[in-house]
Amino acid sequence: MPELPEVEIVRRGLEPVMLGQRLIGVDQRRADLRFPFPEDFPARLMGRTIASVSRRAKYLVITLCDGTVLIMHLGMSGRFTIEHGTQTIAFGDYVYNTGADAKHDHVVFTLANGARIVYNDPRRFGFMVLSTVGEWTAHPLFADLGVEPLGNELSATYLARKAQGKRSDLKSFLLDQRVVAGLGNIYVSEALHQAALSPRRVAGSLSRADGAPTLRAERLVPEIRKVLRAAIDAGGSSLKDYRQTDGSSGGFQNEFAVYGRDGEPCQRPGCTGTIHRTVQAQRATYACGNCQR
DNA sequence: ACTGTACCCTGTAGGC
DNA sequence: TGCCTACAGGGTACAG
Repeated sequence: MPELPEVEIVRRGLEPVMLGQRLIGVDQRRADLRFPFPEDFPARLMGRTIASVSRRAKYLVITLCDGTVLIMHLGMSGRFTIEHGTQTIAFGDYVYNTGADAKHDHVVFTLANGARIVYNDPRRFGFMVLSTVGEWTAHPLFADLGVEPLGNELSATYLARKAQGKRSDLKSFLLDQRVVAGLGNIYVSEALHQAALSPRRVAGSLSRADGAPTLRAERLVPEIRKVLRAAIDAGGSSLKDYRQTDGSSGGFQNEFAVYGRDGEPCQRPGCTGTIHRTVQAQRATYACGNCQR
């Protein structure tokens, strides 16, 4: 599920509950997810107080007051559920069971305020890693990451420089986390449609021979930002049998212009084309063959 | 160095 | 009802 907007929504859900709280319980229920858990994972977290809950790309980055950094990735199907008193709020993936699903509850964090934060992940493509305040940005997971798409570093000039000489297609280029960190399969399709660029266009066409950005690159950057901001404002996207639990999250899927709309007419004003689903690099791509060039 | 493919895992939807 | 296949928002490991 989670691309940058969804992870950001999860972060915003966890932060007010976790910030300043001491971890009084870490229940790790299996040896591995996508990767093995770190050695002595619970013991290295227990008793510490949470100093910050932040995000980098699709990673949640939780800093503890002793300098430990807990890095979490939700993979395809990870979600967090906060159980606090009688209230239960879920953040993240709702593709699968929306009810009790203890079978895939892999980690339970208990806070001093009594809240229980349950990590559930049926496909187990998520993972958790430990690092330190001084070292985590140099961790192999982060060392080669590209720029944050909502930060100042993303520019047409940056994209053009990264794209120069690249012969792969534009969609694969944008999915590459070393280029723009946090984009995923949905929002790449959406941004390319908004920018009227074909996902099959060669990535190098964002760059002129001298490495300067083309007009396509100039057009693409603001559309990437816009679609991500709009998704965050809408509380992220949720597919399939999503049900709202806190009344405020997860409606952007209703605003997709192309994703999941195979066979539907293009919504671009004046365009008479049809959205088609194709496959690139084993992933579904949705685009209008008429207005995206 | 690049580019493309196979693969990790479970659950769900749809065809028969 | 069951069986089978294809597909799902993630990233990595390898082969060429």
